[in-house]
Amino acid sequence: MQEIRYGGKMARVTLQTIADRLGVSRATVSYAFSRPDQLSDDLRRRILQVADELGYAGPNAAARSLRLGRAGAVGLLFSETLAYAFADPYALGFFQGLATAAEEAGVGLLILPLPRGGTRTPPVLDAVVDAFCVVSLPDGHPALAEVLSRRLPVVVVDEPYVPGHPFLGIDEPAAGARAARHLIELGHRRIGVAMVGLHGDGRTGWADPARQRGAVFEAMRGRRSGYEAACVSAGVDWASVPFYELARNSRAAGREAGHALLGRTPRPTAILANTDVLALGILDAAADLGLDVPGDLSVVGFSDSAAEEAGLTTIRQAKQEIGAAAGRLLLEPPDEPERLLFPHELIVRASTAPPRP
Amino acid sequence: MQEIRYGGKMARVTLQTIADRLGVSRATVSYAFSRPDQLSDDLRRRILQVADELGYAGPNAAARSLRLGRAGAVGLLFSETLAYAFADPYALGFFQGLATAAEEAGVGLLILPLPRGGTRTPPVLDAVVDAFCVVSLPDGHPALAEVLSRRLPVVVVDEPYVPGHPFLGIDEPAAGARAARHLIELGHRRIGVAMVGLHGDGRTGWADPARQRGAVFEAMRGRRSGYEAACVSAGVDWASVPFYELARNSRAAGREAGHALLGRTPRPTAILANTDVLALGILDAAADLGLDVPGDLSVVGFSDSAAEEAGLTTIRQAKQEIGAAAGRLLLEPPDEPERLLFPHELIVRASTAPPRP
DNA sequence: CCCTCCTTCTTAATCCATTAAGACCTTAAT
DNA sequence: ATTAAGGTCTTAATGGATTAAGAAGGAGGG
Repeated sequence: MQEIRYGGKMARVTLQTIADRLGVSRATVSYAFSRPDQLSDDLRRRILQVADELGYAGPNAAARSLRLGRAGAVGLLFSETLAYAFADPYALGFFQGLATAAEEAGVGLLILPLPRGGTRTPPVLDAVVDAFCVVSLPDGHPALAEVLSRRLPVVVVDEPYVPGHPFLGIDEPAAGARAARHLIELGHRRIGVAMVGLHGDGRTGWADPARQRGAVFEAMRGRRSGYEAACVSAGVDWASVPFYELARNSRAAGREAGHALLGRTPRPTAILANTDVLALGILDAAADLGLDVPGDLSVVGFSDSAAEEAGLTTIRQAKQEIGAAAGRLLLEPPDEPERLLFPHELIVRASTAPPRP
Repeated sequence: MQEIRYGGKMARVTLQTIADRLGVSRATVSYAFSRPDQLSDDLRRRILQVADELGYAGPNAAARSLRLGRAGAVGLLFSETLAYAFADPYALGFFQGLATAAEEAGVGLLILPLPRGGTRTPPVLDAVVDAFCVVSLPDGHPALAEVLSRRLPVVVVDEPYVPGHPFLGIDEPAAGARAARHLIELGHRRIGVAMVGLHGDGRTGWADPARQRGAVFEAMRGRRSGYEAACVSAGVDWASVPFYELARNSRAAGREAGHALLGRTPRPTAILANTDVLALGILDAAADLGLDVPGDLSVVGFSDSAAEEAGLTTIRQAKQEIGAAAGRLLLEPPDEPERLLFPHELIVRASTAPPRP
């Protein structure tokens, strides 16, 4: 807690300073701020006036938090940089839900930077919060261990599932399968896949099944296994399904994946993308190549976060509701931690159709 | 700070608990966590092991913050609900910049709910932070007084200007005038104005000059006065300029304003909107009416936050840089508070042209 | 053997506030 | 006059940790 000094040096003003000035006890001064009814109006007025004269900054927040055992804030830990998070429609939807819940409860939302080598202090260990919300952390991320070591209520969203703590997300394998089955049912058999967020190593390019299954992000692993299961049960050989992995979730990345996938022979008649943003990039690539969507190519996105205007078929998940539910669980931790799977829904729009005969 | 109880009751574990268990002093245990070099390896190992066995949650964050006089977080106060902020492109750009600066410094960003009647605890007074960033608060908002009472470093962005504290924003009157002058220079004289964020009273509809000047948001007041100054100096009678005020910054609101303004006789040949989102709505309204933009109608937005794809002429302001600069000032408060006005720039796109003869 | 220097740990002050319970005084009722 | 009841303020315990300075013990040098 830094202090502003006006001109010369100035000892910090505390309740005691004021008490000494007036010859009353510290408790009395405290009551003047927190329990007006415990004091005579006259004394209270004098106390507040002296406080003002001395430049008292009000009861110290850290001291109150220590004494009261309450922080009035919940911590949020997100896998990506915030610059990224604030640009990702899915994350924003979730934040909206969470922030609204926090707002209604009158508690703050402390957005924490991921612990990094260079930082002077470990943000998670020093966070003055009543609970943590962990969103989309890869398997084995050290920040998760730090969070758990604090022994505060923890809610995990999307990944990774931590036994003993509430979990919120969707049934990823089922949702992935739903997306893939949609293409299968339309008659597609030459399907390509573009996925972002499998590994944290920044690789972009073709990924074989072994690498696919080794993804460190649990939710994406599940989503992919849903893709695979639906394909396999339709008789598609998964090993032959071209699978392009991206490091960044951007339209440009999607376009790159689109060019890679559409450059294959035989050309896929449909592409599964694990985010809407990626799917939009794939539509760009299709446009580059003069392909008609959905005539020559069907595309399915994920999340329904940026899909509507583009007429993209996608899986809708209740971002805001998940955020709001996370907020509620943080504020009133349940006795029995539950694994809550929210509904998802296939939204069919104009980007998918049967393949041309 | 809530505590998780596994099964039965369990006294809270503190440094002292561990110290007692091992027959060492509390200080020793503290060193085991914060200064490994002060202890023999053997004792340190034993301490950490006992800590683990007892389920110690690590040094209490509030207590550390109190003792160290450092919170490791900066508070952010924003005029709108967060659900709104997370949907507003301008706010998001600013957040990105701020969050990135915070992230690089390894400090948290505590997003505070605005104090409301119903809340149990005053969020601003209880916020454990080292500094506050206040963004776009209306004149006389009580939260600002609370922030100032904390006597921590404060940085204000956009509004309101608080003497003695750093201020970041743009030269609003100049930027407003630049936008209006663009239309004037193209030859427009029948200009309409649509503005959001003047008052906090939720009113939508025509606003006369008195109400315009009574706006409680300083930045918007300045922007508007720039509009007026440019018009007046071109000989346009401001009292006759139709001025439509909106309560919400949304595309739908813009459309409403567009219909209101374009329904006037004589119809304006150009409209100034004080946000891009509003401007997009006005384009919608023009499309509804079958008007050609920019043939029948020119539209100028503001902020360059959602303008590019739509080909909207707008004033660009460096959202992210302002956010990043705010972050730096929060982390290293300057001796002399400065009023920093960032550059703005007119970006001419396809939504403006000379009026038809 | 004595002195010095380390290493390792302890002492004790400090950070700032909250609040139950008790003390004291005044007023009102019986 | 006596007692009860309020009103107003104080006492003292409490929340959990950090760190400068001091003490005790062992190792090395002369």
